[in-house]
Amino acid sequence: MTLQPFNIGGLSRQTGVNIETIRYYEKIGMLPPPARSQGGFRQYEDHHIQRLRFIRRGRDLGFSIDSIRALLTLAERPDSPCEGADQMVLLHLDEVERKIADLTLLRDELRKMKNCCGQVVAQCQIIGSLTAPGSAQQDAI
Amino acid sequence: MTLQPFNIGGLSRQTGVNIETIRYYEKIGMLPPPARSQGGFRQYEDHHIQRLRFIRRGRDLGFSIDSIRALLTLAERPDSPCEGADQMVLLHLDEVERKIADLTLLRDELRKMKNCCGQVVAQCQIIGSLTAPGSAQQDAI
DNA sequence: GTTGACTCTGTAGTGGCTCCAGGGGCCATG
DNA sequence: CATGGCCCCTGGAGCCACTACAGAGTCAAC
Repeated sequence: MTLQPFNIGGLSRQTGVNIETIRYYEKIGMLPPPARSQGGFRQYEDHHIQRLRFIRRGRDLGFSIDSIRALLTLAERPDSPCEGADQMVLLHLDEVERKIADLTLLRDELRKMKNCCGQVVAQCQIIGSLTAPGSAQQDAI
Repeated sequence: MTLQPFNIGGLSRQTGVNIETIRYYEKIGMLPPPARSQGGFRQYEDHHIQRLRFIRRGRDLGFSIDSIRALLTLAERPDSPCEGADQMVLLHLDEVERKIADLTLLRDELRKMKNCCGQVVAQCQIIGSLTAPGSAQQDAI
């Protein structure tokens, strides 16, 4: 527990979030504007750490800023039902699973492409498969 | 084989690439500027289709514009060795594999998060795990 | 009072498009 | 010849989630 308010650098160190990013989050309304020192420095308190960690964790999990905004709104009302959160996780999970499937197909194609002929471009499987998908060895562009 | 030159709309239909995207590719030097009609319309020929399909296929495989630029340069010199292309595919494959690994971890975390308590936010596992990673059921923000 | 680390604001850049406004070209029909 | 409808033109702004600057001010230690 920190008792004294701290500057943006301190918040950055405590959360691992870039200083510029913290200011950006404030600008887009994700972080409430903190009090200021006489000289105009931002003075954060513990609840800012909590909130920023929440945001950070959401980002790490791949949620969009808007989704996190919604989750934060939910989190602020402990008595509201959490179907909304459940929905968002399911939707996001779907998306991630789709992305994995896409990338897996991609990976397989790339694996087929590698082990190039080891010769010149004219016979190159890589260039060939970019020129005409599905078949190797085609004319170059 | 098309014998007559065609407008940008025709190129778009033949390649599935958005008209705006085609103009964008021209602007950034990925597509050579075509001839123009008297009225100023772009007049494309078959080699434009080939090149655009190459670009499109590269993008579908997840290559960056810059990588595709390099691959195009390679493809234009059929006698050059294709190590460069091989290298690029291997690098990209690495990246894709890393991305899959990351997303798989993510997926597992999201799977743990779902099947929410079905109650209110205060007891919600989702909100809890965003608040304090690793453990469920924490105070909200 | 001077140093040096920290912070401030505002703006621009990243990638790879996508969209829009406001205008002009082209062709078929009346 | 005029009209309508579709296509195309340019230039610029907007998207996401930051990140990187420039140029100035603040603060604490020595």
